[in-house]
Amino acid sequence: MNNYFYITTPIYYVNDKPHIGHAYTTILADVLTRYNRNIGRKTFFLTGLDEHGQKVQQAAEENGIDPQEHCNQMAPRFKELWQKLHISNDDFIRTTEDRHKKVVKDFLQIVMDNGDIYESEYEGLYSVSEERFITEKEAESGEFRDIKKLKEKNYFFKMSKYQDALISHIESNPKFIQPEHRKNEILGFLRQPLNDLCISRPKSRLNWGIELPFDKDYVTYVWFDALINYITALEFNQGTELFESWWPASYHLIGKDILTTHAVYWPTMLLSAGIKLPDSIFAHGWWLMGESKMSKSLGNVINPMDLIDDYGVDPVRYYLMREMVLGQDSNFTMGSFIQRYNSDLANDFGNLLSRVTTLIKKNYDGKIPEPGEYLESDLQIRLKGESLSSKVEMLIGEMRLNEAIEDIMQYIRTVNKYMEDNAPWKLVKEDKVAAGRILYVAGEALRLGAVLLSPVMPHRTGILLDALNALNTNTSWGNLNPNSMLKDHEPLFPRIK
RNA sequence: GGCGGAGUAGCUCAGCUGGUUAGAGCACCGGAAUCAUAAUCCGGGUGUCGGGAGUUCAAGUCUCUCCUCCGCUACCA
Repeated sequence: MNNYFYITTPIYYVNDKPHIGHAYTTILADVLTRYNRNIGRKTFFLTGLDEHGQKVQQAAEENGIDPQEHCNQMAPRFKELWQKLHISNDDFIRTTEDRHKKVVKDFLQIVMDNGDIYESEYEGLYSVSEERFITEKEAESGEFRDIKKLKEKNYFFKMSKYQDALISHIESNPKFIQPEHRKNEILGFLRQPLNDLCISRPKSRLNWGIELPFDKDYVTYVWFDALINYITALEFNQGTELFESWWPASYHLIGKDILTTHAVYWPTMLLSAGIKLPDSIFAHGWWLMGESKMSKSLGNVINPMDLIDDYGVDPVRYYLMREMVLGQDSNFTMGSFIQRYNSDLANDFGNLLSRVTTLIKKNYDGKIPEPGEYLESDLQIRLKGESLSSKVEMLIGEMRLNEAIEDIMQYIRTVNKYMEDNAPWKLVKEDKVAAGRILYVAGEALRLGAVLLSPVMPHRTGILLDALNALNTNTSWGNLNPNSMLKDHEPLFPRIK
């Protein structure tokens, strides 16, 4: 296995306010990063902001401020949200930073030098009000005003030249576009001849962008600029080692709405520049808000961000990761959130911690008892715990996070049953050594479960591990230290009434 | 229109190359227990596996067809 794990989220467009979609992708990246870090890989996690383009320029004009000032006002909103969600990104890139402009210009020059950029006149229908070219169909729709025919010189990237190379790469690398149905979509799309990509905008029309290195009158098309962020952060072509170490990316996580730009534009750009393609582009689905549409009059509007204030970050992270089958859409409902929280987190997981620690405090002066010699039932718990770790690793490698989480919870349920079967609260009256062994095994199993869940819920599992005096991410059996003192803790996940 | 998904218990989903009485979690009903956040444990499913037809000793699993939903894509005269 490659020991370097480089993962990215899309860079989010500064005109959107941060919403559940942004939060979901970023939490997913964070969970994968933390998991890979836990199992000993070197990780680099990049997120950031896309700050160029027409909509930013317009929004700034409406507010009567400079576009850069507009971006500077928006950026903290995202950064603060990531802090609030306990996102452990290694870098936060903004496309208006000098480091990015430098790499974009280098990249454009390389592609130009390879002969893959040419000038051409484009003639088409242009909507002055919308400030963009529109198709004939759009013109007929009547939704656009001030339409005129416009002829404009622009620069084009020879995307079509790489069509065949891209198709064969997709076909020979099954994991390149995931999930599989997205791969099929792209292959279907590539059955048509690919057009070349217009990668410039004349400054007369739009000047909020990165100037082309070979023509001062033009700026770079925003997507061409934005995609390059993934290598900017690695200091591509800047004479450092960073790029060599981390590229190609393990995952570009994206929403399904930006699949074409990532699975077609970006790879052909890389092919032209002679750069390796990323290992995997993974498109996830969307969160839908309930079976019925949200409606203010029905009063069923939920802002998932508010849940964080009410119930904490970790339960929200848990819910999002547990509930979505990666690649499919999911429904977000308050009912399913509460159900999930109470049954998994409060009843099974949090309550198990309370059972174990209370018994140890009452009967062993708060000191973790000695495990002694295992009997069959104890050994079963140990063996299941050991196979759990490898199973979770396999499932996460296949991006089946919901199943990995379910398997961990299944294990927690098994431990609850083990407690019931062995009833240490009774046993302690007859055989204090045997009861101590049961509590050690249950505590150790709980510790193991918490370590495996820590990428999803870093904060609460930290409290648990600290209470058990075992703050580390070791998944091998026996890391609970006999005779060490338990620390007091509040109920880990108080039931929602 | 073309291509590709999907339709399995009330809900969310597993079911690999066809093979014992079709599974899990949650919800629901009954019981046990009382260490614990009234949490836990045990028991309980009469599900037309979207409809129909076919192949086979045997189909949720393969073939055909129809219905419904979704995604991508193309639009004729």
